[in-house]
Formats: sequence, structure tokens, C-alpha cells
Amino acid sequence: MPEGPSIVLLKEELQSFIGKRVTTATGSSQKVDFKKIRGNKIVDIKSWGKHLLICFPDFTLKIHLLMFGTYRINERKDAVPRLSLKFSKNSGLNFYSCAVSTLLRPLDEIYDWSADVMNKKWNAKAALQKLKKHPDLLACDALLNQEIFSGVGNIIKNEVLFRIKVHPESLLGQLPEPKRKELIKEAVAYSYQFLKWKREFTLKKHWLAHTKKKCPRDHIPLQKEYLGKTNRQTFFCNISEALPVRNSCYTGMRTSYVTMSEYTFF
DNA sequence: TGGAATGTTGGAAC
DNA sequence: CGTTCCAACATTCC
Repeated sequence: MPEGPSIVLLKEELQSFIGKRVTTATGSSQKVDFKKIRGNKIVDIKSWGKHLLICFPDFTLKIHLLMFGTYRINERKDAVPRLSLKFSKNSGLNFYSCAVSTLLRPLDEIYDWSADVMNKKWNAKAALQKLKKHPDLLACDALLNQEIFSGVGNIIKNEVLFRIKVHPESLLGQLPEPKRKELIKEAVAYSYQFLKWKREFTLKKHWLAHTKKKCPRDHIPLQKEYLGKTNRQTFFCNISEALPVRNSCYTGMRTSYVTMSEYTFF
């Protein structure tokens, strides 16, 4: 369910709850003091990457849907909610299979809004500086790093790398500056594209690489490997065996790895 | 139908 | 004490 754009959609759906007062707060979450929530009025609904933030005057509820989290607005489903908020007039919010916690400090002290690719405070220059600080980071890991690209998940990672034709195991330090900028630009652009397609219920249809067996560009088999620190499914186009080695500039540890037609290994 | 997956965390191990 | 690794969690889909 949730990469950053899906949480932006959720945030939008919840805007009408701003100003509503909680009449009952319950749930199976072990990390929340439900008594403390009751009686409070929602003053804002925000998000930071994959975090949904329900703001009350003196604290904030942070909801992370993880992989399988779901929610219902003014309905419930046949499961025990982690967090259930009821308001007057039969309105309520139910969150399932998610991680809920309470934030007590001001959000500006906790969150770097400029790291959220879908926040209006997103700062591409700051992202570039962060990339430069991690020359040994793989491109696939950089995209999943929430301190650099908050909101980017595995789907966006695969689609961005496919679009800019960068091999997922390229080292940031080996990427030419324009390519680093392209990575940043595309991470944002694709996130908004994701949001648009998600709204239209056509996201899956538009996947070029993620879960795909064939490269849509030249119809050769796509590679599927578990790459990076997090060992996540990574789909990329690799026909290195059919091509001469072209990445002579690369002198790192994986010298045996060669350039491919559609992707470049930096 | 078992295995895998849009993700993170917390504790063990070193 | 820092880091790295891995199990755990939870639900839906193929």
C-alpha cells in the first residue's frame, strides 16, 4: 500500500477531519496512551514521506502503514484496528496493521521537511549535498534512504533507476554530477507521476520495470536481483554479456561488472 | 497454496 | 560503544 504518494493521498482524504474532536480513542497498539487522545481536537494532518501525522495541540500521532497497513474512513473492516478514532456524528478513522507512536516534541525539531520528495519544502540542492556525503552508497540504497529521499519506496526506486538508465549498484561517488542531478530530479518527478496514476487507479499498468519480466524498451529479459543493504527486489535491464566492456572509468571493487546497453554502471 | 512483498524496528552479535 | 545483521511483524496476492 504505502510509498510516499499513497500517504499524500491519505493525508488529502483526512483534511476534513481537521478541527474534529476525538470522542473515543481505542485500538490494539501497545505504544499509545489512548486516554490521552480522547477529548483532543485535531489541529492538522501532515505527512513526512511514509509517515502520516495527526496533530493535536500538545502531541502528534505518527502512523506508519509499513508494508501491509490499511485504513478505513467512516467505516471499519473485519479486523481489530491498531488505532481507532471516533468523532461525533458517526465519523471515525480506523488504522490496521500499522505502527503507531506518539511524538511529543515539535515536528520541526523531528523532521527535515526538505528531505520529503513530495513536500513543498523539498530541497534538491540539499539532496545533492547529501549524495556527495555518501560516495560509497549504492544508487539503489540511496533512493531508499529516507533521510535523503523520504517517501521513496521500492517501486519508485526501480522505476527511477530504469528511467534514468543507471545500474542499481552504481556508486554515488562514481556517478557524474549531471547523473546525480538526474537521479534527484527523477525521484521527485516519478513520485508525482506515481501520485497521478494512483489517483486514476492505473499505477500498476504504468510500471516499466517493477515486477516486469521483460524490458519494455527492447524486450529482452529484465534482471531481478536482491540488491543493496536492504536486499530488496531490484528489476533492471542488463544485457552486459552481449556487449563490450565500456566502463573503463570504473576502478572500484567490482571491476568485473560491465556496462550494459540500457543502463550504465558508474 | 506457500511464498513473497509497496517497510521498519529493535535486539543480538561482533 | 558503533555497526551490521536478521528475525519479527502483518495482510494480500498470485
